[in-house]
Amino acid sequence: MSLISILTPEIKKAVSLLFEVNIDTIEFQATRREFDGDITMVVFPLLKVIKGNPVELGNKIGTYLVENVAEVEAYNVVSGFLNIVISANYYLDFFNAVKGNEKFGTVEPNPADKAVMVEYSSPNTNKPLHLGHVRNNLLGYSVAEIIKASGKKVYKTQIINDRGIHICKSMLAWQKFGNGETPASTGLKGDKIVGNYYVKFDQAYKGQISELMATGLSEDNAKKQAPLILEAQQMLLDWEAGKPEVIELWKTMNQWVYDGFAATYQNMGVDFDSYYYESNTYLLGKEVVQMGLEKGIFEKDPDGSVWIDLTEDGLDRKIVLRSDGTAVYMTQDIGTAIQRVKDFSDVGGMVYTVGNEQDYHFKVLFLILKKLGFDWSKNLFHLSYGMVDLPSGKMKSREGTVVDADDLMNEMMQTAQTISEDLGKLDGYSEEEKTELYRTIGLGALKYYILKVDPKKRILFNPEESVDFAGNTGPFIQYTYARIQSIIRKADFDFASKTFSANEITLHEKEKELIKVLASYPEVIQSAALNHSPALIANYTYDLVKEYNSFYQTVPILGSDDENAKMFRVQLSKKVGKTIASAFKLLGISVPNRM
RNA sequence: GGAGGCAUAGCUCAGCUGGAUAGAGCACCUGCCUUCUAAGCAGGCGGUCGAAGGUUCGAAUCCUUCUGCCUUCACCA
Repeated sequence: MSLISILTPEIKKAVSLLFEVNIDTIEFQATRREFDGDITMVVFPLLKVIKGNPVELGNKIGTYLVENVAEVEAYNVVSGFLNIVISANYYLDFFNAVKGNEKFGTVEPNPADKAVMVEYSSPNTNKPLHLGHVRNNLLGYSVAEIIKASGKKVYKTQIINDRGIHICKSMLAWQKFGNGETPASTGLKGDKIVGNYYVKFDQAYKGQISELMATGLSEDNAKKQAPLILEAQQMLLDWEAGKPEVIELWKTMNQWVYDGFAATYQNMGVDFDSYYYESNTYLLGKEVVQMGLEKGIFEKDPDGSVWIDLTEDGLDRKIVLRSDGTAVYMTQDIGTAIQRVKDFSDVGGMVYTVGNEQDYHFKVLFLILKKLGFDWSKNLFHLSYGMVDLPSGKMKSREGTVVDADDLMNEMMQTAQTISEDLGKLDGYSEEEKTELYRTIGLGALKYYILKVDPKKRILFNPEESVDFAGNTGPFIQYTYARIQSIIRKADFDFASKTFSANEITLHEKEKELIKVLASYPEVIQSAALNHSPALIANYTYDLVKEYNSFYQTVPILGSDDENAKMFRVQLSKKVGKTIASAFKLLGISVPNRM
């Protein structure tokens, strides 16, 4: 039982007894450090219904609470704030109740409830994953884990944009300049090879444009008439017509990309329950548009293109099918959403992890699905996140400022190795253990750096700062976890079995503060799920760890003279460690036993 | 031009139902390793919360206007 749920009915009762009025809500906040107390009731709002001065009101309520509520030990009133002191027994009871609960903070899903599908990553198949995808993947994965922990069944999925002119460009360039190169022959990851040919296409295409312009053609015309682009367009037509050698090449090169992505995902530690491919879902989208046309939701223009008029909803007129009958982005997304609910009948809502430049697209998509009459359309959420910028500005492939996901992760691990070797605390670790540790720390730094920021805010990715391992960073938190494990290893006595009450130990101020932070973990998970924000989990973990380090540095644990205090402090340390591990798991970050 | 987002310390960020003197980290300065891991702890310096009005007992938080930056308004995805 949380403090608020204990105090609320008691205070209501006090107010009704003392002042003969009933109040609906009571406002609480944490007591500021400089005052005595654990929780504070704000008295001001009562003045609206009760005449009198806030200090007197506070005193009366405080007196009542001390006399009638076991958990309340004392109180003081400062201007309009009633600071309530909670008894040590309350904290010890709470700690005893949760200390052995391995799933503390999380809620088991109710099988009767609908599941949530979380879409993230969703890359194009013509380029390797970069820093922007890293934020997307980490966010999507973490939000999925958080929603799961908050008590809902979750499916992780993605939509792979595997058709279109962009992939044809890579295919064409490979045909022309590739000399039969494969991942096996070069040792390169498949996504890198395909990405290289996409760049080669672009270079050759630019060359042709310049040549044509030198003959006096305008830039626009040169772009349209360059032989390479014409060939690429022909290839797309051949693909849609199902020409065997084009389909064959498409399958081969896409597979290279998938293999490359799979390696990156594995390294990053993210996974998916299902995959959707645009090449499969756009047809269903077209069918649905046909249905909507019959129902009068969409309208057909004289040239054959199909539109939806959303001007009455404050949006624009939006195309859902081209005049030649081919699908657009929106068509495919309509099809994909419906396909997913067909495939997973227990899905009652979806979260789309997609950058904020597509806010408008999703507004329109959700509205269309609503107008089509799908009841789950009210449970669609666009997890819209800000761009990742570099200190030099936006990432631009032309200027070579794109930060590759694989390179970035490797650099982080390298930095972790350098710092670890400098500190030299790893005697007795095998090479495998060390490598695994560098991975844990390097990725921990990267993931925490990105996830601690509110998703909707733009991130400035400063490479120097991201490899910082001191202060509010992933490694700092991992370090605290490792410290705790060191204590547990040294506690060669049975500290787990005993349960302490207030007559056996005196709670130190730091211990009480720690238990308070622990107690708020369950509501932090709920709040993070509700707000789709891993940043709340990250900030919570940081607060917990700061509090623990302060405790660690102030209070002797294994060095304590009092046996009871020693055991209790080890128990408390262990619980903090478990909670760090649990919270970090929600962020997709692992924790080391030593570092 | 229409729509949406963001603006808090030199830098990076918390501050989510309006509450006490706006909090961290980095950087800079002081202390603390013969005692449980110094990737740590304790402290100092640093803010007219973009600007101006308004609502309120009380505003970084809500409303209005303005300024600046970003995104979007394609028969691209």
